[in-house]
Amino acid sequence: MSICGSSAPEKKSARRKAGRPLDAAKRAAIVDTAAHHFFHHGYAATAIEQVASDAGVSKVTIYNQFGDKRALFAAAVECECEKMRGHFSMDAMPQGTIRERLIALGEAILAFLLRPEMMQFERRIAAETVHDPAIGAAFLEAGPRRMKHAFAAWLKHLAAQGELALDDPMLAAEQFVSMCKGMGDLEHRFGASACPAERDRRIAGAVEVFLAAYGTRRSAAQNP
Amino acid sequence: MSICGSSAPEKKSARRKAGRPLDAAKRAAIVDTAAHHFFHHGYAATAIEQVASDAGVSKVTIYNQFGDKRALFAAAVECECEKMRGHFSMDAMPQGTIRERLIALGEAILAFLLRPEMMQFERRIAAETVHDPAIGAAFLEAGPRRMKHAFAAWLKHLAAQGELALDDPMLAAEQFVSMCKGMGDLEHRFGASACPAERDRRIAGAVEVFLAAYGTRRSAAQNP
DNA sequence: TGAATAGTGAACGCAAGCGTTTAATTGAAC
DNA sequence: GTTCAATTAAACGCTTGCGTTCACTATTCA
Repeated sequence: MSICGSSAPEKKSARRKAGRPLDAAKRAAIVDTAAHHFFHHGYAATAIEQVASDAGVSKVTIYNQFGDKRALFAAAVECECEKMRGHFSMDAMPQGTIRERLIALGEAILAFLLRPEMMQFERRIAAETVHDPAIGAAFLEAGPRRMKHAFAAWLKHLAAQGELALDDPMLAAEQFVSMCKGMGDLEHRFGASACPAERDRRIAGAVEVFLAAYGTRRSAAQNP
Repeated sequence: MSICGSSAPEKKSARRKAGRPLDAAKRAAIVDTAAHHFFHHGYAATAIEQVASDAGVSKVTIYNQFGDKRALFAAAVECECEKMRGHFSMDAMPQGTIRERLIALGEAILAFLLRPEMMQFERRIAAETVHDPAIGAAFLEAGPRRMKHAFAAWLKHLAAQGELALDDPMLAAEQFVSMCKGMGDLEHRFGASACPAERDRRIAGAVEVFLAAYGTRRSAAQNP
């Protein structure tokens, strides 16, 4: 269980409230447990008393800290998004030919996206987006769009170095990720079990098609 | 409101049960209304009494015909899948250059997949798949896999005619559809409003990349 | 030490909603 | 017309679960 809900950054030396302070550890435990329940059983099917019990906390404490159920859900979403933000980085790009680098990237992206927790999270957020569009919007900003920008920047960099030939890095980024996901994304979402072999075939296929469209003489020269 | 739930095909002259028969029209109304509620508000948030009221039917009738809530949900899913099956066909393929045909196909596929009812349906099925994997599996069979096979067969046909050069029609089909969807799929699912211009850009881009990878001299000759 | 605030456990009020029962009515088949 | 099953409205029992209250304890600051 990780530590979340650090949304109170020590209140820069403002006059400290008298009396016993809120217990941050408890808050973290609550958010963590709530996230687990919400994303595994759904919003309506999650009982606050169960969350309280599992978090080793009194139900009243939850109401003290969060107010009501929706606010607790919002906090859980916020926390999960924060985790997501830190979890994927394009910094440590592997070396090698373009082909090798694209394959490694495809694998990293899929490994990140297809984690069971991520699938659960996406399912639930999508379901709750109907009731509260802000939730879906927040998720889009925190996750997919951020990733897409980072990936597009990387592609643009490669293009500047003459390793790729593309006009629209954002579109190309979408295309590559979409092809890597292929229908595996859908199958995962609807419960079909993951098949590593097929995953690899999709990645390899995506790289080939991508390079056929956006490769240069230089990258073709790196062909095995 | 359409007519669904025709799962009682007149019981081929077996001895008719005595007494008043089940009312098929009511059954259809129930399934229709239930589908609407389930896919708009979610399983847990749907009240049977509300469904009964909206369908102009007594709650007891629902329990008579379906037994319990889960069975009603299953019937709604089944009905919706049936509608889906009949809704999309690859028969009426447009004529023209490959480029034109692919664009038309991409537009048709997206128009079908991005309908609000379809998005809702997918969201809910995904959410309920966690509780009951059979639901997700049934949906996959009834919808996406069927579509993929039909599309792959069409691609194979084109390849046989020398209009495309591809080894793996199934993979190519996935790639094309995935690129057409791009991130628009995700954005839709999480509430971002649809942007027709971006949709068209994605389709055009998908066609270009697809043809760069799988086009032949002949299809290149059709270039504008 | 005392004031102020947080946390606990138990109980309560209340509403929603599933599934059942009952008594009465409707409608199809024989 | 008789018979049998479907339908109905209304009520009931029961469970779940949200949000609150209360009396009490624990922790921190002044």
